[in-house]
Amino acid sequence: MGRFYVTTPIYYVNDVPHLGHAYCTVNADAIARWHRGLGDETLFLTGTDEHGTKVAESAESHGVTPAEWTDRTSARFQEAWRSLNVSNDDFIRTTEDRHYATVRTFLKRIYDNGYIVKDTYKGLYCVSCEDYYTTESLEAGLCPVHRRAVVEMEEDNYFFRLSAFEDRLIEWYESQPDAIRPAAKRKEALSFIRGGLKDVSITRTSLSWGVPVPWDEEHVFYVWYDALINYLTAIGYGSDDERVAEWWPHVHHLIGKEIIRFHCVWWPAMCMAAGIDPPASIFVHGWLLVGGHKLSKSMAGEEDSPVKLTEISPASLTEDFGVDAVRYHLLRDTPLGTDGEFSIEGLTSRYNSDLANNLGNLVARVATVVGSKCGGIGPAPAADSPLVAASEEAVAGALAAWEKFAPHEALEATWRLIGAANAELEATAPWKAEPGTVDDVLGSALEVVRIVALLISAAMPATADEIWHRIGLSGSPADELLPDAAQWGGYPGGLVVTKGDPLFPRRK
RNA sequence: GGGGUCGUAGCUCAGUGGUCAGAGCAGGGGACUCAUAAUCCCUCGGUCGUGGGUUCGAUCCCCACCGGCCCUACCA
Repeated sequence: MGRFYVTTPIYYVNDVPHLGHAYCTVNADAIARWHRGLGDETLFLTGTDEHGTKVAESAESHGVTPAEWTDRTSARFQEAWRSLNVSNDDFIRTTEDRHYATVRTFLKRIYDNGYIVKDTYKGLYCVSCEDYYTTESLEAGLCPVHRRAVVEMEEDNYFFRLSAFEDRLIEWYESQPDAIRPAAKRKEALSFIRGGLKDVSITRTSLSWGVPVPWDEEHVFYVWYDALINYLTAIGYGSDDERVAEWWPHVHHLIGKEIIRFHCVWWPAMCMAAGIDPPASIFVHGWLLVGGHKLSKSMAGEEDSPVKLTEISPASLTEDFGVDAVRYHLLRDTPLGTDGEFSIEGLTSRYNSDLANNLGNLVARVATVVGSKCGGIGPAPAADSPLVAASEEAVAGALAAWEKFAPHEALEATWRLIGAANAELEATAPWKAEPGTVDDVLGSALEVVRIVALLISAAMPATADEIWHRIGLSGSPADELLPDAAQWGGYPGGLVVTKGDPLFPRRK
């Protein structure tokens, strides 16, 4: 038992919550729940990123203040996570006072340490965009958005001396080979560092929607520069050193592959510059992709247009399939670290085979036979059941898999146990036997069901609770301590087993 | 242009320098009937992107090429 601090990126409020956000958040949630089950003191953080030009513009175009706008848009994320049964302990918004305080303290320390300097930023500026462009991003020498000429401009900005950390970052990468996973992503970030680092401008004078620079109130920090610091805000950096000392060594950032540079290069350097350790662990996940015309028409909008992942709302899926089915699919289908293909057909197929046919049907058939052969009272398991080995393998497999951020493997291991239980029922056919001769096999089947409930609780909390109650247990599998509770023999017997409606009715 | 990554059975994906390259789903056959027409057993199915090279031997190592995707510094 220890501590476990897991974070998602804070999502930019100008997006609507989509399936890509849900993928990351549900994975973080399941991992957090698993660690709570292990007895770890767990802190699970998510939130919204609310500064920057785009937010200020959106607010203006809707005729509201940025504060009103972000209140509205941030709420959509909080609702989305509630509806997916996400158990975050905290929800941080970068517009909160606590975040302003931490950002100013943290960056002031970097400034005092000499790693933030004032310099002139020169670049090609589009007056309409109020933004700079690199030569490469221009189209025919014109601003790609407004198709107008850009002008040479210069602005006094504060720069973070990222270049000063090249060697220290490489040293850190070499001394902490597991800090960034998977290895391929670590390699990518390391190559970037080895390619040479330039200083980065971290302040703006062209807008006011940001955190004011404490030593020069004319400037606000560039949005990424305040966003990353949220991970420290949430544990009280600047106001509660003891809390930071407790949690920071146990942080695990779960991020998407498109923001590697900020998290794996800038962020560790910022930490070093402020005099704290870089984050202990960063896990980079891939993307969910949608390959063309695979989604059902009702979701596609236009009849023949390809659907983007960002157009799929988690709410539409949970209404259709149920919360736990969507959670299961997100966790089971695409391993963290690689890209995966998402489709309604895939979700439906997995729902039917894994949830309806295997898990749901197992629970149903066991309950029925206990009803007919044991008067509805579940017997205790046999100590020498052939299912003991399968059960131990599943528990060991799940433990190892969650530990390495591989929810899909944990669920695979669990489903092998479900398969073994179904096969054992075929082999012993207790429905044909005389009452009184089948207590061992049915008790063992119930024990498998109990252990499965424990193992899926992090992924499908509501389903796990329901199964738990159907086999007569009280409380919740989430309150049991793993892995001890999943040891063979925990089902006491003598409990009322109820059948109930199908957990996952088959779909067409 | 540079960096990274992926390209393996119909589909989604594992995998290893060396016996016949694996899983789940889908397909085919059989068994069973407790169960959500579920389950269980058996089975069909692959020139491991293309072309070279290293090696006694490569799907796995190296090079080139083709195709997909991410990043390329101030964009969330």
